[in-house]
Amino acid sequence: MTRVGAQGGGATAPRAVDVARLAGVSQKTVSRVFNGERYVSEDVRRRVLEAAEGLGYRLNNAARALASGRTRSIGVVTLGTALYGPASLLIGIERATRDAGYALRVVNTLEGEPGGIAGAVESLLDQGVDGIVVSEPIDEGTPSLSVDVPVLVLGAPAEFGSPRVVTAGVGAESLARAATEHLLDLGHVTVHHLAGPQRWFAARDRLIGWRAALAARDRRQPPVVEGDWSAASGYAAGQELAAAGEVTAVFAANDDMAIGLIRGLADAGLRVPEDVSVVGFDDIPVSAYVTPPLTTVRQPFDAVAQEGLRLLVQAIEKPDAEPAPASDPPVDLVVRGSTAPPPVR
Amino acid sequence: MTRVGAQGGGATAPRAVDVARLAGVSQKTVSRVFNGERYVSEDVRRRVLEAAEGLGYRLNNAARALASGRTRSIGVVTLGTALYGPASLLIGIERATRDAGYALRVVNTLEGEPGGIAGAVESLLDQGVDGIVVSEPIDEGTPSLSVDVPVLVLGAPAEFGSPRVVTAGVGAESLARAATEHLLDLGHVTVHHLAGPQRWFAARDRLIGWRAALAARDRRQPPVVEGDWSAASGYAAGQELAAAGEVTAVFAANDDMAIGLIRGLADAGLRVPEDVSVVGFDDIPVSAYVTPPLTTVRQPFDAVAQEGLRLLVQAIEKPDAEPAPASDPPVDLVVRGSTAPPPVR
DNA sequence: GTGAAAGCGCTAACAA
DNA sequence: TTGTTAGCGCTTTCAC
Repeated sequence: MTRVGAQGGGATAPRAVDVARLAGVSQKTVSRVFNGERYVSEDVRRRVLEAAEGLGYRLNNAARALASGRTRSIGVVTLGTALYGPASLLIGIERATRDAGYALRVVNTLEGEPGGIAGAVESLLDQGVDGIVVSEPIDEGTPSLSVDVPVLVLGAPAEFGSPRVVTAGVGAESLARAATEHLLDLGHVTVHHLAGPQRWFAARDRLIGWRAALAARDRRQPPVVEGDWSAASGYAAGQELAAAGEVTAVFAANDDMAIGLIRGLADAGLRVPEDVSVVGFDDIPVSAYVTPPLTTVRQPFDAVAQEGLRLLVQAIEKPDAEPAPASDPPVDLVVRGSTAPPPVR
Repeated sequence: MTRVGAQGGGATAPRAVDVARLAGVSQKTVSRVFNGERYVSEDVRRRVLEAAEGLGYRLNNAARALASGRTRSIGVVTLGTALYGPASLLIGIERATRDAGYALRVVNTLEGEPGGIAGAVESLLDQGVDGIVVSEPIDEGTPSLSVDVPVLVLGAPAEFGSPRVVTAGVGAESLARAATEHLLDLGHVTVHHLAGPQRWFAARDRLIGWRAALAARDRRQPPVVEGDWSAASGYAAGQELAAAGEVTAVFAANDDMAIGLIRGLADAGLRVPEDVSVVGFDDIPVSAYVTPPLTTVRQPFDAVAQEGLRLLVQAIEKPDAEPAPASDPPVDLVVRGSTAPPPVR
């Protein structure tokens, strides 16, 4: 077989030796240049780069990974929905991964899918990754994963399983607390909670924050209504709460449910915010334009992804260093038209 | 260094030879078993599997890729937003990729980011992928990419650049046409269009479908208003259209803009659907719960991803086979409360 | 600063 | 049905 520089035909891709030959250096020197190692004279570096350019050389990552034992890639497990939160987080993770010089591999898993998160993690391990990110996990009661690469769990308790786990959270508790306090500050005696599915750690955090806010002011904690993140479940909750009576304020665990809720309340004869105030969670793009515009809290997805990845990369590259715990990001409450003081009797 | 089977400590991962030794066969036989090749006796297969299980053996993908020249992975370029459409499509692509036995690598690119799509493709090529998916691309006026792996472009004209490009579309034109026709059928004399940014091929398709529907009935084509997919831009368009007068029906290129539009119209004193009918595009989760519930069309993301990946995998594995052109998926119009006959003068 | 030699763990081609 | 022998294109180690 003949090796040809260009693509097409029966050509084979150029290798580092080809570049070396053309540049009049050893293959090892080409390797040095492409790895940005020191001890390469400026002149040699330039010659190598030119030769590589001319040949259309591309470093073969499989060979590199085989020889070095590192893939320079990070795998992420996501929960398969187009939900705004998870989708936004994924974008943040991709960016942070690329900035850190790693490639990103993605495995999606649906709730209730066989294997679940553990299966997805396995498949990443099979592919070969240097680290794993589990984004917005749910509690599958999984006997702790035993994994031999560092794992970053975004938005879950620290004790997720492996000995090499780092975590970072969006500060959902403080956000939920702030949302609840906003309603109390408006004069509401207590606040109902339309929770997300409690298998999701993200949903639990919001519940905890809500409870904490009420507890701190010695307020009664009404029974929790649990939805499934969907607007439809929010609608159902609205009907239910309206029927139960006594509701003047609701904190919904995401904006989709909040929007469904508002409509459910409306169809039951309760106006927002005149009769009932509603706060959402996420600040999805349409929140400001629904009727009434939704008061909500914004999650710092990018900051969390960045911070989390910093920890993960550190765990990969400097396993012995003490991981600095992530600081809680600031709270971002967006007050719009869906909240107001309670109705006067 | 000592090789140990388990994780932790200074252990090294077990290799195929280790499994072979334990099972009393040759290393090649282990390879055969793990590749599902024929000509392995049931007995040997079982012994190998047991040995592998016992050792915690995992096939080394880097070595496999190096030896075979194939990475068994597909790269996808996405446009970095949490927009419902792109996010849904990504999920479909991930699933289809996995079902086809490939791993998925993701590179995100923001509109206007240096390098853009071409840069993202380059980075996937550097990583080493067997095929590339470009999801919902925008027109960057890029001199056609020269790429030596098959490329699937989801939602763009066939002549995207490389000689090895396949395409699949969501049938946006027919969907847009159906949306427009729905309004005409209700009695509207003509229909305005709130378009997406025209650099996106997805936005152009919708515009084309809208035009076609009007042209087919010899209706006047009002000037197009162009938004940026955001609800905010929809709001602005609502104000603008209301000021211009003469509007009784609008087809918006996505639901976010439609929702913003409705509010913009409302703030300008026009009610939906009494004064103006609005159709969206996407059927985002909250569409059914906003006020009024949004009439919209649904894109067949999963079907398109599946179909497109079938074509891509075929191009990878059987480069010579003639790619069967994808069939246009069925139209899914969801009629809700935002559309009605035009007001009587 | 640079180079030579020895693998990394697998698959390909062929032989048995 | 199974085994043998060569690489795949890099990085590593050590020498110069």
